[in-house]
Amino acid sequence: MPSIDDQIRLIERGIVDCISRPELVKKLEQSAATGIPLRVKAGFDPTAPDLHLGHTVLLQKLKQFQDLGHDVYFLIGDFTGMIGDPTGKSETRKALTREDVARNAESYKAQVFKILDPEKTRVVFNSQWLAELDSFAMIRLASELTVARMLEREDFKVRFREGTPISIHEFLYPLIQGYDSVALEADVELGGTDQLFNLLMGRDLQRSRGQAPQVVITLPLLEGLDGVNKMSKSLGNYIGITEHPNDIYGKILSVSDQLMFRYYELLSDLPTADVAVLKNNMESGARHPKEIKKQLARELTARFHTEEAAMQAEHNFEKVFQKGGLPDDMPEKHIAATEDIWLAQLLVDVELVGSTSDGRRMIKQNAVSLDGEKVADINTMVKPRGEILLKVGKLRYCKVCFQ
RNA sequence: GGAGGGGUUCCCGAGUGGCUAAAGGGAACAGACUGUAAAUCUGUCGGCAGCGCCUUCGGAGGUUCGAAUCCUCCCCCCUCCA
Repeated sequence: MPSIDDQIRLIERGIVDCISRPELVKKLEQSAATGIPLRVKAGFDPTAPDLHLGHTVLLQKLKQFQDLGHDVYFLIGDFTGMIGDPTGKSETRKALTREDVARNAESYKAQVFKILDPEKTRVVFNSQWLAELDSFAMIRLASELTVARMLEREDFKVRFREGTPISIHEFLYPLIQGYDSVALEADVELGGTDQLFNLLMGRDLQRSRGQAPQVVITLPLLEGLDGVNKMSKSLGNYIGITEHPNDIYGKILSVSDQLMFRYYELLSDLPTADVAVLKNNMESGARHPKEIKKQLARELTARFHTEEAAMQAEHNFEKVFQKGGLPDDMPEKHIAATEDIWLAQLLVDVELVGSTSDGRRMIKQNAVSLDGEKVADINTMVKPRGEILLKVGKLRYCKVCFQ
């Protein structure tokens, strides 16, 4: 077991807030002395468990706690999911059935255990205790804080000022999340920086119920592929951890040089000092940025797949984009046809474009190639025979098999 | 309960009877340049076998040769007063 100092150093790497450090030290010391692991909590949304790299920033941190011998409570907010986290957007979620929740939980486990240690992870659902909270208890909980306090939260403040709607039930979200910490008697809670308010709520409620307040640790939100917005599925700027190696690898290579180092900082296992060396090498021109990016792409692709898969992805990448060839494994589409097909229509049929108008546009823009030959004529007809190769732009391609 | 403001194409946002598939910006996509980087330039950006036709401006009706624009009712959001 590393010294308390070393533990702190590990825990503090890459984080934004730690509230508070002295409390964390004390808890770590206590745990070391008693042999009782800390209870580390992090909450997750019960909907669409499609984890992407953004989530892994948090998961990696949880893993570090596990490696230090502590217990992680992976909380699935099946109850809070019905409320809908007001952070950021104001969309109400549709209620999930028990079956949905169970299915999503399984899917979570399958993905999360690519990073976390299943032995040291306890998957819990907050409906376990929240469903038993009756109306009186809920109202009493609500009486523990004021509207003014709620409006301290940045996004509520902004929405209130700008006149964007805020539903009453959204106020309950932080309360309930805080109550989760009470129910779990959490020692530490982790979350994104946007969760700070919610996380602190747990401390307030724990204190008012005679528990030692949890230590709150926030982690930065990872920027998505656009380098600006936070990585999210709805913005389409994400890299999913279950994606094909080629896609993970390719997406990382398409990231800007600036963003690359952000990813190094937050995602890579490379020691901070080594990352600094890479950065120096790039700035001095000693190494080409693309080579450094490839190294990152290999590391992350291998993390969610295997070393071999990462190498294969790199090979494909080089073949396709650096040599202008085609990957070894191309997506195939089977099309049943007996008569000649208008190319624009065929592009729609194999889902390379959204409409024939779009297809027509692409042809006009010299973006479409058929068996490697650029197509110039909008009215090109394709004979349904054997297999042909279609490509739209640089990224969209597929093998069409006629039957 | 009273008074007022507002809902436009992916997003923001012009447009108050025909010249409007709807300015401008952003995003996105394609092409050039490259390192599938950034920046830049160019083009595209509702649908349709396309120089024309169809559908779109919260919803439903109506006026008109013609409506995103005018009228009626309805739905939703916001602000102020109580």
